[in-house]
Amino acid sequence: MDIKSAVTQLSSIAQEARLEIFRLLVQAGIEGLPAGSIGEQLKIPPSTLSFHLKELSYAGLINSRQVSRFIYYTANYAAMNGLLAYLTENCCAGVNNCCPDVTSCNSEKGNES
Amino acid sequence: MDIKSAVTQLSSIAQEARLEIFRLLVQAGIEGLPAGSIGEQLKIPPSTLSFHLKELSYAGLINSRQVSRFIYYTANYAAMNGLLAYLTENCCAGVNNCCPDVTSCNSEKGNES
DNA sequence: TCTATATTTCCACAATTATGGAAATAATGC
DNA sequence: GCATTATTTCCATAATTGTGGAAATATAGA
Repeated sequence: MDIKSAVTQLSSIAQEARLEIFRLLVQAGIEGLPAGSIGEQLKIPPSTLSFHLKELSYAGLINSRQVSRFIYYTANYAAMNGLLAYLTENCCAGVNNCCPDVTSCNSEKGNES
Repeated sequence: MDIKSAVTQLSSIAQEARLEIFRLLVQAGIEGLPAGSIGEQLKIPPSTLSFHLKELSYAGLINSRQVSRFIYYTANYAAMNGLLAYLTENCCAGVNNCCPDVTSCNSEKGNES
């Protein structure tokens, strides 16, 4: 990953509404949530929501698929992993107390396809 | 960490000049670098640099100390660790392939005071 | 005190980002 | 085709962020 991609991805979650959307999608798992459901839960009007979803999609942190009239959005775990890896490698390089605690990971709950 | 702090910290590194500054300071280690040296290496004019350093300081990702006429800036490793931990816990929770590879950490090079 | 150097503050301006109503587009069932 | 529902696009406007010259501030040494 280059620095411009990192900045694009960071920018996409450096906004409260979008970080909330992303968190919600992570919690929702691989099935994801339709746009309307996200907007309803987070109280975000349709056009504003669409704007934020586009930002996250452009950055590659979420994906979407159409199911009937609904468009389901899902967190792109691999992209988030890549961003965290970039920050860990490039911004913590060799500094042993500048790395995240990953004990909450690798549980039995992993559910990416 | 709450979501607002996370957004503030993410915003502070979601900008190319600032991410470069932060990376440079991480590489510089605990001694850090004086503002002038950062500006010289990254070709950033003084007032612009000062603006960006203030943003990073406000977010808590860097610290500063005065040494004679120089102000040395240092990366706040603990803060970066906290941010990565937040993202790992809140945005990857329980998803085992959504976690960073930390094998580059915990080397013998750890040098925080 | 005068001068040199380091950094910040002030300020104006430019650029980008965020918001949400209204209209448009798209998909489904009758 | 028409009505219904889901989502996006368009648009105007507001708010925030980024830039850098010039002046101000701060520190140090002669």
